[in-house]
Parts: sequence; structure tokens; C-alpha cells
Amino acid sequence: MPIESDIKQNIPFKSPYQRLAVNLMYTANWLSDNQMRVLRPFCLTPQQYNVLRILRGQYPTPITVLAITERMVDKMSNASRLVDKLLAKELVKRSECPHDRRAVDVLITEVGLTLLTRIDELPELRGESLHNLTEAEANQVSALLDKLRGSEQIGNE
Amino acid sequence: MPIESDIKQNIPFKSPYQRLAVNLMYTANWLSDNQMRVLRPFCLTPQQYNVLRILRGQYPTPITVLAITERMVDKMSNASRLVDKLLAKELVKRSECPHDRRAVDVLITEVGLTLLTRIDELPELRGESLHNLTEAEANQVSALLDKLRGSEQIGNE
DNA sequence: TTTAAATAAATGTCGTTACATTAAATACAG
DNA sequence: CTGTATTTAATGTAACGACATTTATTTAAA
Repeated sequence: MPIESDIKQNIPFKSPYQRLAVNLMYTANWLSDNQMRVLRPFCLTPQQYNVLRILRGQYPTPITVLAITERMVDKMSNASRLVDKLLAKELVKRSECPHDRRAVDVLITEVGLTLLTRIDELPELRGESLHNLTEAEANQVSALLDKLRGSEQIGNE
Repeated sequence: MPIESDIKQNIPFKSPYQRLAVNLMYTANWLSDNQMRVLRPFCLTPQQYNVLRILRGQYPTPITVLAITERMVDKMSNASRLVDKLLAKELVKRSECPHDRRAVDVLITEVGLTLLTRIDELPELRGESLHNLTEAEANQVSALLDKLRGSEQIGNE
């Protein structure tokens, strides 16, 4: 369904760019709603899930709260409080960073890893909700989104 | 800059779909941050701006709160309270709908229309932040996003 | 008509977000 | 070293979001 129908818009967009801006926001909301619905039974928000995956990416190396923030999809989130939430569920461990006592090292626990494994198997989070596109189309959109944001393309895969 | 660098990801995505999912969310956040920054001087949130544009689209016909909700990019917003905010700034007027006393008609004021005109001139909101893409590419991404969401394509412009 | 169901908007709530501030530790200039 | 600036995380806050409930009105049924 074209974006115009989704938002019941009866006047045309002023430009392909404006249409794309609305379409992007709308599609991201759509995707995020899907994610929320799927994660709810696990008592995880999309952002908590994001933090867990970041921690798994580094496992078994712990990383600091700051490093988590830099890697998050939503940079505005308060990683400190997200870690609090995950700590309460015993999905992560927190320990003082040996080299810098300001920093706090965070490490995903076995429980956290196991939970992630279960979630990984959900088709919705393997990107299945995007399977209306072919792999080639998915790659194409990703490349165009990169181009959209990127000031300059620096030779790169 | 490819999404992997933006989120400092050092392990590859499991599939083009997963990469696209992250890329979509990341790009939408990027866009929404841009919008917020631009709208802040006008004391408008992106959603309030969205409501104002919807109202302008119908002007001079008033539309109900429910109709606003259906047209919003973020369907989860509380249109009722958004209208409250806009009312406090005298950007909209609220009046009882003549045919249905449950419903409330909302109409953008002259002040609101003038404000929108000023904002329209901002390059960032004319989609300029998306000008790294050509018009053709913007159309291409829009079409693919429609395809991504849409269960079925029903013949349509 | 009287009552029950459905609908539109407003409101209550609790958790989260955005953003500023604080507290603690480190870096670094003199 | 000493003091100042910077960095890292945590915390305070006001507003916002998601979601349930309430109120008022309309629709439809008995």
C-alpha cells in the first residue's frame, strides 16, 4: 500500500523527498511496532534488546556504558538506565572498569545469552517482516539509506 | 557512511534483511533528530507539526480528532492532547462537531497557517536533508518501502 | 421507549525520553 | 604536585508515550 493511502493523504507530496521523509518515518514506526509486539512476551523493549545484542557482539569482553551508547541505534536512549533495567532482570552484570574508575564495564550474563538465543529464533526478528523484498532489494534500500545519510561515501564495502 | 560504521558494528549482519531493519530504524532516528532540531525554535514537536500539516491539508474544512489520528505518521500519538498543545498556542481552534456531539472539529487558525508558511521555507523540511539522493532514487526508495510494508500491491499511482 | 452496545474524545497512569545537572575520576597545564 | 578542565556515569525533571479507563453521545435492539 503506498504511503499516501496509509496516511489517507489526499493532496500530493510537494516532492519525492518529502514523500520519502514521511515514508521513512512511517515505515520505521511500523517496524518498531512489530518489534515491540514480538518482544513484549519477553519483557524487553526494543532498546533493551538492542543493548543485549551489542553486549553479545563483544562477548566475552565487557564494554562500558559509553561504548554501548555509541553503538545504539537510538543514540538518545539513556544507556545507564537501560542497563539498570537489564541488571534487575539479571541479564547483565556490571563491574568497575579496571583501567578507569569512572567507567563501568557491562557484560551479558549466561541468562542474557540464553534469552537472546531464544529470541533469535523468532522469524519476526530475523527480518522476516521485511521479506516482501528480495535480498537484492533489501541491499539496494540499505545502500540508498547509507547514501541518504552519508555526507560523503568513503570507499567501503 | 554505511550503517555498520555508524553503529560501530564489528560483526556482520546475519542477513540483508537484518541490516535493513537496523538501517531503517537508524535512518528514521537520524531524520527525526534533524526535524526536532529544526522545529525547536518554533516550539513545535514533529508530531505537532504533523497535525498542523494535516489540518492545512483539509483547510478550510475542519476535521475531527479521530480523522487526525488516522492521518498521522505516528498512529500511537494522542491526538487529543496534541490538539490541546496547539490550542494553547492558538494555532488551532476547536469546536463541537454539528452532526455528532461526541466528535470535536479542529481547524487550523490563521496564525497556524502563517507559522506553517514560514516553516515550509526551511530547506531542511522541504526534504533538503535527503538531497544526497537524486529524485529518481528517492522515488525508488519510497516504492521499495511501500513494497516492504504492503502485503499486496493494489494497482495505484 | 428503555436499555445495551458502540463510538469519540478526554483523562489517568506509569514508564520512558530528552535534556540538564551532578558526582566522581582522570587528564593535563602550569 | 595543584588546580582546572574534561570525561564517564548516574540522577533529577518535565514532558511525552503507550495503554487502560472514563464520560458523553449515538446507534441499535428489545
